[in-house]
Amino acid sequence: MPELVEVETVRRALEPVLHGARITAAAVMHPRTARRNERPDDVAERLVGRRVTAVDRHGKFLLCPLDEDLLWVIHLGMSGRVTVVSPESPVERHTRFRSATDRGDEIRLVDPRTFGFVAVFTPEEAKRSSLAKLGPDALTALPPTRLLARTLEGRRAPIKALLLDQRVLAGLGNIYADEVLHRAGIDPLRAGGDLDVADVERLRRSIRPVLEEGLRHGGTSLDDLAYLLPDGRAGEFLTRLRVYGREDQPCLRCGTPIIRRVVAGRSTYSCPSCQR
DNA sequence: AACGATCCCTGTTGGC
DNA sequence: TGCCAACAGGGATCGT
Repeated sequence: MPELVEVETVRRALEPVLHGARITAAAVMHPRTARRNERPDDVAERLVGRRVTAVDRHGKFLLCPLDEDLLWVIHLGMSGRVTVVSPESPVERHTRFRSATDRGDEIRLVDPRTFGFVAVFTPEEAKRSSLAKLGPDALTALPPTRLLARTLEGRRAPIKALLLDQRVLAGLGNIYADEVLHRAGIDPLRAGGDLDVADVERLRRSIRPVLEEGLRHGGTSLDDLAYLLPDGRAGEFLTRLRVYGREDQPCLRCGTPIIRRVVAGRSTYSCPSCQR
């Protein structure tokens, strides 16, 4: 599934393709994909003729600043995939968006479940959008322990739910939240406000290594339907997961069977012995 | 304000 | 074998 690691992998692949390129054509192929723009027609109209000045990321959002002070936003949702192909390349099933550059590349969003979207915002629109509510990026702007502890203070929601809340920290999704909590030795169901400073410190120190290990392996491809690298390869992190999807299998640290529970409406995997 | 539940989507899976 | 309900989940929205 596309979480921070997968989006960052896509960003790194897109940067040399898009940075400095001019968009020569754009088309939204499915109305739902443009739903985040107040005027859906703006997406294609605003893109054509613009130059991409940077390829950035905040949490799970891919952010491409354009000239004319516009911001091109791509979110992969849960089944979105960005492909870089030649314009003659056959259009894959579930292609929701296409754009061409003056360098002869075509950038497409293939997204069967249409949870992803493409938007082009003015600065004012960006400020009104959910982008403005995102917390600090979990990889590039991880807050110091005391600040993170302050954020969690008094919160009664399970720490797993808080890690999934993009306003608390931007980028973690269901897979990496479970992996981080296992590495930190924290029970996903504990209330955020119950964590003491030592817990928060372990939590904070677990985030970067888990994300960086994911990045080294090209992210997590659960199956060939969902996330793939832009060149079509599958990410290899699936085989390195310690808890996610491993119900009843032995904990790789202590051998206790991994359990599955539902937290915040999401499958949550943990070791009942290592995580307290 | 915080929190849990529900909904949006469609390909895949598992039970009968 | 075939059918269909259940499941997966990021984020918006709604009710409490």
